[in-house]
Amino acid sequence: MKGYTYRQGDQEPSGSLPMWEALVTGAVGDVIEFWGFKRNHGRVWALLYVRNQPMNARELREGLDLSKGAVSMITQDLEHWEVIRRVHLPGNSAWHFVAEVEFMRMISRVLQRREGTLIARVSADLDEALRLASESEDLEPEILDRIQRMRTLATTMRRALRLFTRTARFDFRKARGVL
Amino acid sequence: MKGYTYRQGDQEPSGSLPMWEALVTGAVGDVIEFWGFKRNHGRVWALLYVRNQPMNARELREGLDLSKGAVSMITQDLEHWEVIRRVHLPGNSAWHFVAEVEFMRMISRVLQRREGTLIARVSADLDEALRLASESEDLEPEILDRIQRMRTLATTMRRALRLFTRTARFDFRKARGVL
DNA sequence: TCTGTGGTTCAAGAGCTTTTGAACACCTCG
DNA sequence: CGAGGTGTTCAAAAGCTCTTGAACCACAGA
Repeated sequence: MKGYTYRQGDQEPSGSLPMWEALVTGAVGDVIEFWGFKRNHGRVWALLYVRNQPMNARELREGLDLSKGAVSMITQDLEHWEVIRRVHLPGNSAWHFVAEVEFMRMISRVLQRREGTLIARVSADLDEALRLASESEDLEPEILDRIQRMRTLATTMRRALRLFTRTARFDFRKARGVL
Repeated sequence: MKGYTYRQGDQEPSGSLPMWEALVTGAVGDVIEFWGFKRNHGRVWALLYVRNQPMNARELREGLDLSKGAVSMITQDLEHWEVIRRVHLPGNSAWHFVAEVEFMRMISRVLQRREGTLIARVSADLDEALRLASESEDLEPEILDRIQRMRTLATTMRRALRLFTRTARFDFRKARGVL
């Protein structure tokens, strides 16, 4: 009935995908996992992106060897991050998903939120430490310097991380234009 | 995906440290955990750094509430990454540790090694996928484009990440000079 | 030599995160 | 209405990473 029901004999790719799709989804899964997301977030997005046509939950489940529940939760996450969209195909009651092309949005968006709350807390703690330490007696001034040095490290991180996400997004957009 | 647990205001200091040292070590632990290291790597380095004097394994263990084995393994890691040094105090048989001030070295060094092997593998997989896909028939050219686009994403990541570590290191050095 | 201290290793266990799958809630069509 | 298909939820299971602590080695001092 549907395409892609075949299997390459000896190689055992994930689910029922042809080898090259398995390689693509696996590669993107590895990258996205490196950035602190779930591997399957990357795999689902990558399959939708490389297929370049709407897929429903069953197709995702069979292609990537996921459970019903996993597909539901992962697509919800991706939709929430706005890297996939849910569409309705005419004459078909099931939801279908399509990939947004702005992939770096997912990384930079979530990275910046995480980074924001982390740095706020770290800065507050270090300020408090500085306050408490300066009240205690017999303290080398060098030690206060060191706490302050770590304090600036936090803001440096924020700045550098922002630079990184901006650069990455810019480069991805540029790549799209070139290809 | 990693969870970033919000600490309650409670702030029970770890081990036997004064509050301000507990705050400092905890803060650095959080930052370092964000970067994919163990929280205790950051805590141990931070305590050595903020004390600004050699400490032996027992002091680290008591201060940070760690086991004998944990201190041994963590100090080995930190030594290997060259962010702490092992010294011998005269008239004392036990090893003592001191913190190197080049903290960003730890982050950038390990980050670059991890990133390097990851990107090499991802690039190879995507190249292979491209090769296999171009052999199959009835394939939209758009799909080959998309694989190539992901391929450039990998090299973009490498470049951006390198930029990030360089910037962060530079800024930390600058901060040291200022303070 | 024996004893105590310091340090390392690693199997077992603890603690977290992710995945599973059964139960349930909607639909739509006959 | 009931049957069949789709989608969601969440407690339980699986899977991973980190930590523990007992066993072990090495060495110094008595």
